Amino acid sequence: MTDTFKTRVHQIVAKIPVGQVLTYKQVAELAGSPKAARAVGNILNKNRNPLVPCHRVIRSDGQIGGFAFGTSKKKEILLKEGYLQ
DNA sequence: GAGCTGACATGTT
DNA sequence: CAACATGCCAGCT
Repeated sequence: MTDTFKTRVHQIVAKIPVGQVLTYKQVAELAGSPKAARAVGNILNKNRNPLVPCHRVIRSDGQIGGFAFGTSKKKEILLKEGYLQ
C-alpha cells in the first residue's frame, strides 16, 4: 500500500463527514507526523484533489486558513455544510 | 535520473 | 508582533 504521508492525508481528509472539520494539526497527527501541519496544507494546496474536501480542514485556532479557490469560498462552503452557521 | 533550494493553506514559543 | 521548528512539493541544475 502506498502509505506515504501525502496519501495518508488524502485518505484522512476524504473520510471527514459533512458538517465536521479537522484541523491541520489533527490531520498531521493522524497521518503520523504531529509537527507536519504545514506539510498537510502544502499537500492539499499543491494537489488540491477534487476527491478530497480540503475545505473541511481548518487551523487549530478555529480560523479558516487558506483555500486554493479563495478563502471566502471556503467559508461559504463550511457555511453551507452546516459547520458554520 | 538525482540532488538542492525556495515556497507554503501551520503551530508553538 | 516576530522568529523558529517541522514536512512536503515544484522547479532548476
